[in-house]
Amino acid sequence: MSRLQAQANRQRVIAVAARMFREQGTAVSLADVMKAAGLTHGGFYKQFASKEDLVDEATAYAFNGPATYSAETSAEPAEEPEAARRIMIERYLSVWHRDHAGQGCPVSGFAADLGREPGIPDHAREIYSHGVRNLAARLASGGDDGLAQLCTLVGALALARATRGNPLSEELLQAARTALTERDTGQART
Amino acid sequence: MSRLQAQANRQRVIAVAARMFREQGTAVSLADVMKAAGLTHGGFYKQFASKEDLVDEATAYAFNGPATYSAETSAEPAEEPEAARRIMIERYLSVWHRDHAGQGCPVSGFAADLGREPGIPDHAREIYSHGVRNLAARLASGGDDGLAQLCTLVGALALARATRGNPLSEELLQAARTALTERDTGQART
DNA sequence: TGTACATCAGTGAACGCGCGTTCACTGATGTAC
DNA sequence: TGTACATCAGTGAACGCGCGTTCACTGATGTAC
Repeated sequence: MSRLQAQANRQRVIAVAARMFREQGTAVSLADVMKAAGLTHGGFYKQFASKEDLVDEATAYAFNGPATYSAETSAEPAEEPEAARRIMIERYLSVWHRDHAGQGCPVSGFAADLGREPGIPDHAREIYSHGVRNLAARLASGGDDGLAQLCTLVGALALARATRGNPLSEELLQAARTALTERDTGQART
Repeated sequence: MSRLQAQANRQRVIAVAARMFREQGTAVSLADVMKAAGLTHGGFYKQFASKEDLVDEATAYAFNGPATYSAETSAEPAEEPEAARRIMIERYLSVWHRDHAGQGCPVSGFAADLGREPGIPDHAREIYSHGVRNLAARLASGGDDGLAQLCTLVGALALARATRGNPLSEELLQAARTALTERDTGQART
């Protein structure tokens, strides 16, 4: 229990929360988060002021921390932007991404909780809006249609997750993939 | 408290639940639902077997009951399908719809809860999938791109709701509107 | 039509449980001399 | 370098509260005669 170890524990709690909040929503109990981090829930308040505080930290971590979804996807610099965009879309609309919300895009992971008012601190809302703008900017292919493309990605993932187990789920991912990739091979650029 | 009055009360509880579940999620308490319906929460189990039962009934009501979002929107028959589709998109992406989830599209209203596993009966999941297919079919303009268009609508509404209060919210609605209406004036039909 | 009884929707209080939060306690870490 | 003390991250039990659910009771409705 050295100072360094304590700080590492704190970081682990945040990382675990960032995963569980995306998977199950911010309504997961502190006891569950602490247990998943290998601690007892009593010690929570030695590291955080409140649950809202953790939601704040976990949101920031999911958007800006290490091993962020964005960072991972933008490994390649803007050398072949069209190919990079294609890869990004394929990853976003993959079955893996549908089934691993905890390690997935925080724009999709936190959308549900932020859509309902209570319990989400303002700071988290700002981080979220910045995240939306960043992701849209990285999708924009020339024009400023990044926001609309992001809507399609987020909607497809939300619907695919909501219909998991039904063939419709995969159809939704495929339909969005087709729409977003045909869009600039056949049409926008001719 | 006649038999007819009791049945009317039951219907009112379902209607209120269908609204509150879309607004705040299925995690709203039975006490809150019953209070909003003008009853005490003790009597709930004279009408329903469990909360899951109510979720089931409320989902069915939101999708197939009277004053359904779909029904309202498809008031006009398929006489001028292109104009009808346009109106549908405008309504879907309106600020009013963003701010009135309780009276809005159940595909968007229940997506968040169905995306997270627990507490949602299988029957509700089936109703949901049918609702997605129906709405997509009504959007499809000639080809079978209805699913992709629905993804854009649902994603735009989810993101607009999650960023409410930020100018980005309106930008998202506008971007999706542009993408979905330019789509078949300038491109698909040439 | 009028009386006597059974039904049952709704009331209000209670139940066990899990939640976020608090607290007395612990023992290893880090500091003072 | 060695001892004595203060710090503080983590433990485990407890708190008040709201949840879904249960239950004894009520009184108007509907039925039987």
